[in-house]
Amino acid sequence: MIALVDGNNFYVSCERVFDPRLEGRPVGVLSNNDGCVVARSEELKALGVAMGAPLHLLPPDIRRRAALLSSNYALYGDMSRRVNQVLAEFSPDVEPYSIDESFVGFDGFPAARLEAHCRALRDTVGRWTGIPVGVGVAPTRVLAKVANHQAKREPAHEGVCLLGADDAATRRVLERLPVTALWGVARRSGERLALMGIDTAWQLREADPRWVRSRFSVVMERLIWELRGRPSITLDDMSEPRQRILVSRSFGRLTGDLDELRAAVRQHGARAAEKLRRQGSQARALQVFLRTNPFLAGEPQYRNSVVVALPEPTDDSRAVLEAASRGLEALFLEGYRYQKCGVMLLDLVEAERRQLPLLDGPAGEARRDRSRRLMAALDRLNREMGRDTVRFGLPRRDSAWALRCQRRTPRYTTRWDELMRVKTA
DNA sequence: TCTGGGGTCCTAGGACCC
DNA sequence: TCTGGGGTCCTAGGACCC
Repeated sequence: MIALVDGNNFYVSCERVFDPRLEGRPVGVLSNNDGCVVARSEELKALGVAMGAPLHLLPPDIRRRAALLSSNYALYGDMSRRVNQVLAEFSPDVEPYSIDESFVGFDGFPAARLEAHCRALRDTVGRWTGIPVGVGVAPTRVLAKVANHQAKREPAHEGVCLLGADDAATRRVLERLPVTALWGVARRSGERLALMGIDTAWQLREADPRWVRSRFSVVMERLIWELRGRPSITLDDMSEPRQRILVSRSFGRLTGDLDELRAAVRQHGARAAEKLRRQGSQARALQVFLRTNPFLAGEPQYRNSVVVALPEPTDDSRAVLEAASRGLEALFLEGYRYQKCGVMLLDLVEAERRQLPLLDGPAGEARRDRSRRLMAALDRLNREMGRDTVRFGLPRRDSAWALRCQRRTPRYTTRWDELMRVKTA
């Protein structure tokens, strides 16, 4: 059996741990740039605020009544680690899946004691971290997701729900579950399934796997096996290095200025290179993209991207920045007001295993050695002295790409200075 | 004035090879 | 006179997730 444990309204719950005045109030956490609502307390959901609702379209009375906070990822990441530490006390097999959910394996655990064990897990997470969680347990990941959904929806479960593959209870749940509520079925597939008369999770479970595969893909076929209780989805190992690294941001205000765009692209490239070195990889290519704001119907629209090959696999910020700048020059067109740009590192290889250029003698090796030492020193300074202690080129104040986040709470768990400020305020 | 950011997997189709 | 078939690799784009 496998459990899915996830935090209820996770970001909101994290904020509430450190500011109990938020209890019982409608609370929302906003995306970057204070753009959209990405987490909602139950009270905010009750007011009809949808997931992803743009802040500027919320009715004024809701904006007045609700606490709407900028996201504080340093805090949420730290709380996520704490939750996983508690989970590890209950099973050696914990797979973090996202910042707010983890799969916990209970293979070989006595079935009779599983429910009590999961209730103890839930209580302990609540007591030790302050985060309320829901626990869904089933033979497969897809069913565990369904069980988790039930655990939260039906108060009678008190946060823990077990589903067997062939229980009558499981059938009743699946018959009432819209197929688009399943993990992996969203609007597009939902529309196509509806045309074939498949509206509920149970109908999908009863469909012919081969037929579904021919109409959709192997992904949908696996879903059927999972619903029937045969594990068919393996998670990508979260400890494996990423295959791509993307850094992108919307601008705080639109800009058509190439210098500003260059500054943003260089900032993103530098951040991406840091991530690259942290996971011990090197990139062989990168992609730069640029776009206007698609929501502004009256504005001329432009979006484009370009892939730039790197001369040799590298994790050197200077090489990444140089290539990213060239990519931007190739993309940039005058006369548009741009809203977002980004840099994606592609074709990643492990630093130790990378293939060196042919005909590259001792000079090349010496150059790479200097690069390694320089980057290591750079990362160490920024780690120990604070982010952006050392950076490439001059920062510009009030540049277009500076993020808006005017509603951020203190980074309670990772910044002593901000914590002290709260205490003395 | 104001609509996030960072990932994964799969498939189709073209290029290329023998 | 005759114009195949099968394989691999790569890329772009779709769909989905949190």
